[in-house]
Amino acid sequence: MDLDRAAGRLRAGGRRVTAQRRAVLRALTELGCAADAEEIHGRARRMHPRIGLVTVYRTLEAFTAEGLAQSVFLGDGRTRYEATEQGRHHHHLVCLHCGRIATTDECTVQPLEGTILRRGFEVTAHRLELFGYCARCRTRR
Amino acid sequence: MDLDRAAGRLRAGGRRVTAQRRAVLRALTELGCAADAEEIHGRARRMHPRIGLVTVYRTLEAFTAEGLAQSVFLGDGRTRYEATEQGRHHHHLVCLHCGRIATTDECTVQPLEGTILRRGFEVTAHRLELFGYCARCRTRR
DNA sequence: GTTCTTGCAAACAATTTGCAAAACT
DNA sequence: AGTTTTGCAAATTGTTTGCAAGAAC
Repeated sequence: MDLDRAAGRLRAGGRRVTAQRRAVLRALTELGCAADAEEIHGRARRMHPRIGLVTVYRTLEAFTAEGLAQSVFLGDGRTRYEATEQGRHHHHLVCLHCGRIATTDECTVQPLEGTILRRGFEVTAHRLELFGYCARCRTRR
Repeated sequence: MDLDRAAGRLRAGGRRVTAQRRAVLRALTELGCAADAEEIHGRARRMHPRIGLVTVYRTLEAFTAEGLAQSVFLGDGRTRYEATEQGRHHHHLVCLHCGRIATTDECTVQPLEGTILRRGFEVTAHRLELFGYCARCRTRR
């Protein structure tokens, strides 16, 4: 997500572009996928040391509302976030042993959305998470 | 989930069968899908008025560990639970307007699990949630 | 100048933990 | 009898809110 596009989206939503928001945006892209608020806060602080955790939460809320970020739930009791990649879309593979998170670009959900639409429900988004054991953990036990 | 099978599973895991656990199990099956701890507590209290919310939490943890229940995350900040139906498997359709939750038995994820396995990751479970607008909310606005 | 945003402290909500009493096997 | 489970109160954790000062437009 480049800064100009993000700034434009924020302004279009009547929101302002601040140093803190730039820091959170950069933190999000640097952290890659499924980072939690604490991690984002830590990373954003490198660029803007005085940023508070509360601001990170509020910024993530604004980003989500403007489509710049999206949330992910992996069942560990915290909300995770990642920058929205325009046109792209990925899912998470969570290793139940080491906790590492991998991703996959493949998605076989679309045909399902079709059959659901035929029942009257219009799908606008979906979330898919896969759980299991990564190559490393699978061989070492 | 019938009581005998559940009781067997609990005992097999070195756990005991108590009136509270029976109440939670029944609450889970009566509530259907994606009920939160508070709802389960309320329903379980009909059968066992003295049961505490804490016991519900601990019971849900035990049930999840023994495969009798499973958790669902719909992004509203609370963990939801449902009884595991042996051999069956369903996904959730969440209406973004009215919040109602529907389900679908169809699942197109399996082929994806195959290609992921070829990369070394062994998938043992997955979660899929679909978001959008239900028939009712779609027509009325 | 006006309105949105930030930071801090405090409030909240969901969930977890410590411990003695009660219940299952 | 021995070990697990329960209920209560209190503690934790992740997240949100109130408000005055600061920054963007």
